[in-house]
Amino acid sequence: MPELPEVETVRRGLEPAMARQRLIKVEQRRKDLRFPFPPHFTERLEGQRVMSLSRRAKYLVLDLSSGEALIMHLGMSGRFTVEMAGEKSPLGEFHYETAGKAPHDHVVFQMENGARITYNDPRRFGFMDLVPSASLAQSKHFKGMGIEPLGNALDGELIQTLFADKKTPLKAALLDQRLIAGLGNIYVCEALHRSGLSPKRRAGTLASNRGAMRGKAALLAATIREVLTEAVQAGGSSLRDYAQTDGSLGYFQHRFRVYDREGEKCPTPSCTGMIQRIVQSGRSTFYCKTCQK
DNA sequence: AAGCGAACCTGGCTGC
DNA sequence: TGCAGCCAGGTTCGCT
Repeated sequence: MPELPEVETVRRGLEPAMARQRLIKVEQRRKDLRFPFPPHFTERLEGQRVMSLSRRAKYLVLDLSSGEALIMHLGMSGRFTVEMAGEKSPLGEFHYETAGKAPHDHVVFQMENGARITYNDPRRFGFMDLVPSASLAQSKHFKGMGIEPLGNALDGELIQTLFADKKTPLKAALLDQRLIAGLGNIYVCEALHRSGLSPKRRAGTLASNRGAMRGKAALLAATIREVLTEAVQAGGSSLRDYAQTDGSLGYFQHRFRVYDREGEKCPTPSCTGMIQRIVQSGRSTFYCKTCQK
């Protein structure tokens, strides 16, 4: 699923329903997702107020009034749905349009404003954890994580530093979350095409001749920023059934230049090449060998 | 130590 | 129609 733009889209969808609200009831329907839930998961959440919702790379972070942070990762197929309650029934229960027990609905958050937020994840590669807010950066999930690609730190010079002496293909280096955290398969393919750089090129070549490659490294930094920003503005990409928290679809997938476009003509003006699919470290790469060098 | 491939899990699509 | 095989937005583990 979800790379940085999709996670940011989810964060924005959850914010109005959860920010400053107390968690009234948390329903945990299985003992684990990718990892076991932390001990006393629901008890540590119920009654707490969500102070803020933020994002680090592909992780959602909810700061709680208890001093703990709820860290959530969507894996490949994780989704949140937000429903606002209709009127309260005579029994004091909130009324919702749906029954809310679809297959793979693993966690349900009931907020004091009546919002019901459901986490659904068929493949269960996602997970949730609770860590002290004060030591978030040192937590096992965030320790060693690379820089935020939309932060100010990312520029050509930093890319040259990070990739210096790396023999791994450029594609793999961009997917390495210890270097830059938040890029995934789609947006790496897109940024490389916009930069005219081959995914097969050794990452270290961007730094091997600093003067000559300075422009290319700077261009790559700029296109990473550009493609992520455009995707966030479009509400992320909706592949197959991935949807926003209100059920609507992102539309950045219509603006893919190479991802999932094997056999199509390269969209670069004046390029006569064809998009091809290759496999790198077990994952599909889409690129044009004519204009990506 | 870096750099691969496999594993985790379910569902949807393709082709025989 | 049925079913086997392949593929999927991510991360982690284990082997060279």
